[in-house]
Amino acid sequence: MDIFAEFSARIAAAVAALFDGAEGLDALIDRIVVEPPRDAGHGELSTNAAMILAKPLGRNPRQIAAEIAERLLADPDVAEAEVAGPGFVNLRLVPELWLAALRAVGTEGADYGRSDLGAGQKVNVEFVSANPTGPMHVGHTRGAVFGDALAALMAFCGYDVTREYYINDAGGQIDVLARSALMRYREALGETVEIPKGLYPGDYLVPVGAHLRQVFGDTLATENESDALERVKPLILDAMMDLIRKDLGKLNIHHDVFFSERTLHGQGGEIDLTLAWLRQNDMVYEGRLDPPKGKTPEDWEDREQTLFRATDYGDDTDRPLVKSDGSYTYFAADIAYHRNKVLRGFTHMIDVLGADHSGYIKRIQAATRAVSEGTAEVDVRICQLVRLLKNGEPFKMSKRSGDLVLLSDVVDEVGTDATRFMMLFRRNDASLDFDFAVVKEQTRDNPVFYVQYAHARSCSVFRTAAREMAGLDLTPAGLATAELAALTTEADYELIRVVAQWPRLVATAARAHEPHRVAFYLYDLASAFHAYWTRGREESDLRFVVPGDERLTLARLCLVDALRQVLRNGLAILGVSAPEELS
RNA sequence: GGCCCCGUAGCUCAGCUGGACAGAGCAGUAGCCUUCUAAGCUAUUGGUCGCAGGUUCGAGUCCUGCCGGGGUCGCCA
Repeated sequence: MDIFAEFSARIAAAVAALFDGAEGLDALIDRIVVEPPRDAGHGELSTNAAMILAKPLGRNPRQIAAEIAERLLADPDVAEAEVAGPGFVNLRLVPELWLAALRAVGTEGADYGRSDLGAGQKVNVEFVSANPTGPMHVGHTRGAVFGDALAALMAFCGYDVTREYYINDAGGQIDVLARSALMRYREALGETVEIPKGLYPGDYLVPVGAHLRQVFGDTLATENESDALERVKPLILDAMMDLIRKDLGKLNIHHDVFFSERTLHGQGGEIDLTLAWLRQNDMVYEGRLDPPKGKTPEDWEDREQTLFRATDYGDDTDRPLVKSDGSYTYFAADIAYHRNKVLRGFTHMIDVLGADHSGYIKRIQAATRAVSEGTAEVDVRICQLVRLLKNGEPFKMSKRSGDLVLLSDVVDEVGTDATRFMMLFRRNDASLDFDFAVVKEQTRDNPVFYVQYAHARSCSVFRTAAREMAGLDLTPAGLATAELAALTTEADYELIRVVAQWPRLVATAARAHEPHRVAFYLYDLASAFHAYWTRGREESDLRFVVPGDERLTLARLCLVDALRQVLRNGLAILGVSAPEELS
């Protein structure tokens, strides 16, 4: 049950009835917002309907507001409706309605907050897509967590979500990887080797070398290099993807589809087909490109090349599809890849990329528009950099792989929950400080702990109730019999109202593709609960467990249970556990 | 030089697809443990929302131009 959605509909109906026949009324109604006011003095729900209507109707907003308020007052669920400020209508609802919302949390359980916002539409969330040249490092972590949480958020809101990983296994760095692995192979044969500069020195390739020896014996050593490379590549790529999947597994991230870029290449492959299609639709031409303004690359060579008409679809310049050596650019493959997604039926796509790819956004959006003939859109979410700190000082960890801090090092150090939550406790488009010291603290400074503690504490209340009031039936069936009317204090209602905002909040977060909103909401919810809890220390009538008053206790436990349920549902979206007690 | 992101309290950041006097944590100050986990809570100090214009009944939020920080700029992926 979503009180805000419910009243959004009732207000829309009231407005439609009052101003029936007004020009463009439906569009105006779409712009009406029903929200919880920032200031509690402004009621429990607030709407700007009158201000939206004032100008088009050519009328005084406060007058319109008065008419809307009057009509809403006729609704038996509305206790108060008053006009305020420039023309807001502020509502208070009858307590029964809030209690009904509270009751609904108990019955909806893990589904509380779920919606059909997405109406089952297919959404493809492409994230991580790290080059398969070694284990994942911290730079990949944020995008990985963000993409996974966003996918969960969309799924919760009724989208049919596919989590997808685009394996960049076709570029030159794969040759470098394969040559690096062959060095380890020779090492496994007993040779003493020194990894030349420019190859990957990481010792994660040592077991790959040993594996190659197992599979191929010493036959690769005598073969010419390019033949050997082609033979070993599939094995090496499998090994790298296993590494990556293992790293992702540490964060509880599992993709539905791993899409190999290699499969797009080759004669008659999808890139060829896509290019042919683009040509057929006059989206490609042979032409020259101006060098970037103000900064001409030293090796700039003015040449005629194959260009995609990206400017026709919102990009700043047309984009090359073929390199000077005749092979396809990365972008050409990516067009084919996004066309592939369109052909698979995705009209909504989300690409999660690192900060260094922000210049790529317009290009990929242009390509998607072109290739889908305007029927599909891609939203590109950029994750900014993560700065690793310890006690506020820049921090470098022991490194097993070049200069990079590994994802697995971070997770081993602070745990999956802390890693995930911290990565989400920040807008994705702003850079993020990740302080190892703070994340391991069990204090209010650490939001991960703070929210998990609220959940543990809510469970603790139930343990206490079971101990002190053995006669109470604390099962869901027992809680369902509670007389919620026993809840009468403002403190109770403050908590109920926060819990009741969850469906609206989660829908808003999904629409905006912003999972961090869930994290911040959970922090606020935890804060409201901790505040209530502590008040009970001083005011015994504000305790959750009130020995001698079973009626009140059971009602309060419903409230705690609802709050606990929202914490669970929210944490589940973030992929963070909800422990019953803290060690 | 072009494009993208950021600029909100001393510090770290929210601000719900423009709304009512701009919020939280930390730091500072003053308090709260015989009582459901004080691993917490309460009160309080503190802001020209980078600057200047514009659109609007209404701008931290949208537009334009500057200033400052970061990223990126055919043949890397």
